[in-house]
Amino acid sequence: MDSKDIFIEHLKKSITISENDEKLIRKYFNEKELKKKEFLLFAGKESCHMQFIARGSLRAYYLDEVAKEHIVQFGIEEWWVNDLYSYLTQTPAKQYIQALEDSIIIQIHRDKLNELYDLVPPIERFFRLKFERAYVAFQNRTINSMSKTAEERYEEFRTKYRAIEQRVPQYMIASYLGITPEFLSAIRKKTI
Amino acid sequence: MDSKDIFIEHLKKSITISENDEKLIRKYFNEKELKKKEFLLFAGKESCHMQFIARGSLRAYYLDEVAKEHIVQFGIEEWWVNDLYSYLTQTPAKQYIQALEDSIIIQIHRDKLNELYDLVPPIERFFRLKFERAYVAFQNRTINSMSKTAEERYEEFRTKYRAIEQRVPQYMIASYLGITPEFLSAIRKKTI
DNA sequence: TTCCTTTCTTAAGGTATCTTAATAATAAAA
DNA sequence: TTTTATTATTAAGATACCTTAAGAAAGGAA
Repeated sequence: MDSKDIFIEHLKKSITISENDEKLIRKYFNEKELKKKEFLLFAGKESCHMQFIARGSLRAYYLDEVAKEHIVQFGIEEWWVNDLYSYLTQTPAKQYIQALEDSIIIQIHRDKLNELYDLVPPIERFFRLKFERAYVAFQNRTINSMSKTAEERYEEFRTKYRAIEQRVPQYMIASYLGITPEFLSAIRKKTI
Repeated sequence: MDSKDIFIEHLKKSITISENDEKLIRKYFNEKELKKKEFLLFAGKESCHMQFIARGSLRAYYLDEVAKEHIVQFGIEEWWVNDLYSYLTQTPAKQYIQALEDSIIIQIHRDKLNELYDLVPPIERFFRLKFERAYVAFQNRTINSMSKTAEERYEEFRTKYRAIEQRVPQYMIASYLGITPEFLSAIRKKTI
């Protein structure tokens, strides 16, 4: 299955698309390849695209005042990654988005997407649903992590994101969990 | 201005609505009054409505394993409040939503809203935009609070939600900030 | 293989925040 | 006003997690 097929299948899990609409959608979205370690977005540049991961994996992170990395999101196949704040407000991004492996992205420019919302209403529905669910998922994750200890969060991460855990170095997982690599190391020693 | 007018004005900040659509919208959304301390939603019951606060203020909270309250969200005029997870997945709510003052809510049942999405596309657009923004705002809040100390978060809360700060007891603010009332008290002693 | 870079671990001392328990202050009810 | 319920403060000891610094292990390059 080629990358755009993967994308269309992904859409069809949430919405119904006519043949004509499908053609339009295929025309409006573009494919982009990334080599491992290559950047999809740099902090300081404006994010102008919505981006879907058809193959591979990426991470989104920002640098704090002392230039330490904080990973905001990992993304694998069928996830969307973006610095949404930058995309929505048309301001410079605060996040870097980088490929962890060779990856293929399906993307669309904001202007094109806005056109498409008018041309193909199911696409607007798709994003309405996507953001509803993303909001809820993120809220659940946050509530969860606030009342849980780092050790519990790590265990949860391991079961929920096994696919990611095995593909990225440990210090990135620590960053994602909001703890230091030293402390994660201590946790692992205790539990394994 | 009556409560539905407030609601329509709120919608018009994000979308354009024809006169006909406005009539339909007014018909589909209902008004509901709440006395102080009255509940809009109970944990255990399914959340079936989208809810907009036209007047007053509310809080959403859940109880943890040891029955301690955790405030997830405060809401004042022109905010939406809900246990979205319950609403979207049609499962029992985990959150209670309670009026902090006498309040007026504009609400719509999920089934009616789904009808309306088809009848009035601008409404679907409104919610697409609303969730985009809510997601980004929530993500910003989370990232922010992860890298900040409780004292900094409290200062931020005070400037950002002055209206709320003056209307709710201090232990609720502590709960919202994810700290104990004792610790908030210590922070206040230091800074005031 | 050897060397260099990246990643992981260990350990000691420090800080933010929590828990518990008691008391004080304020608001609501009688 | 007096009583009761709610909310806020204080203080002591505990815990989760951090910082720093050094060394060990693993992976890639030469």
